[in-house]
Amino acid sequence: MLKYSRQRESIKNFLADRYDHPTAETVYLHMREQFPNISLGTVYRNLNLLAEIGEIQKLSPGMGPDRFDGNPAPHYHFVCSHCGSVLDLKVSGLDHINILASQNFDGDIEGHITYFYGTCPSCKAAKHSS
Amino acid sequence: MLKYSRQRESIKNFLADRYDHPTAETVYLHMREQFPNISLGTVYRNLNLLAEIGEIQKLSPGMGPDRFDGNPAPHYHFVCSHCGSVLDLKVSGLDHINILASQNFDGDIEGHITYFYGTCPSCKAAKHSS
DNA sequence: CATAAAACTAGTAATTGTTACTGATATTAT
DNA sequence: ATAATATCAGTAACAATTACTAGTTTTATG
Repeated sequence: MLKYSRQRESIKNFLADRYDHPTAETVYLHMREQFPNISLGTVYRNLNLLAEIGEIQKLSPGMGPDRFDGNPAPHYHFVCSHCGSVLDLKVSGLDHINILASQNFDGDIEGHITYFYGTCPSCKAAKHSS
Repeated sequence: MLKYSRQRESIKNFLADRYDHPTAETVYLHMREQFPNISLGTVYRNLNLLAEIGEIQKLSPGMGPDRFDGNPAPHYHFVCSHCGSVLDLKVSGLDHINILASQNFDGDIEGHITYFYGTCPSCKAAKHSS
């Protein structure tokens, strides 16, 4: 059974206010302002738990550590190859690709995860001015 | 400058014959049959090097360790949520999603990585017979 | 309200996956 | 041949994450 905990509540609220998809370490550092004695293990445990029950999302962009998204609704992510930042992307009309992938495949496809890569707006600007 | 090495050659050949996207650990274990003294570090170094020069592909499916694909040509992958196995997928007509994602985005999108998730044929069969 | 069961915590140790360092060996240009 | 250097095996270090333990909160129930 799932019991209430301030730490978990606070982690969830923290993520709900952020749109930069912080790492567990970043969450930990910020949680310590409110809970000076909070443990990194507690942060990891609750992040994974919240992800399992679908209240947040866990991202594995392939480069660097996992990141967490306070928005549980399905959407896409962009990963900057230069600075590593992760941004939300509004892409619609991609649901059909599951069906597309199901052709010629004998198993069941239940979903997909897509990361887009490239240069983020900020790195693009920095590039031009150099 | 890139010099020849039997170890690297052998790792590349090993991957070319496999279609199960083995982990570095698996590659290491098999390499030891041919090179009993090969080091895990050597395996990692060459896998990363081969991936950098585009002769193999490195996969980060999000669950478990990284995997490696001897086929450098772009294609898609399926990850079984039950057994964790990674399979090649033949999906065509997905190039346009980069353009789709570029709408409403100020940066440059240069590519994407998509992993499809679900139940693999083997797990699907096992499920029905239980 | 009291209390007991169970989920939760902080703190720490252990594990896993990967990379870096070392001195020795293999490969290649001359 | 030989000199330069990429690679090697072996091992240590590292980063990210998970597991363990004893004690603390939370909540269901009397």
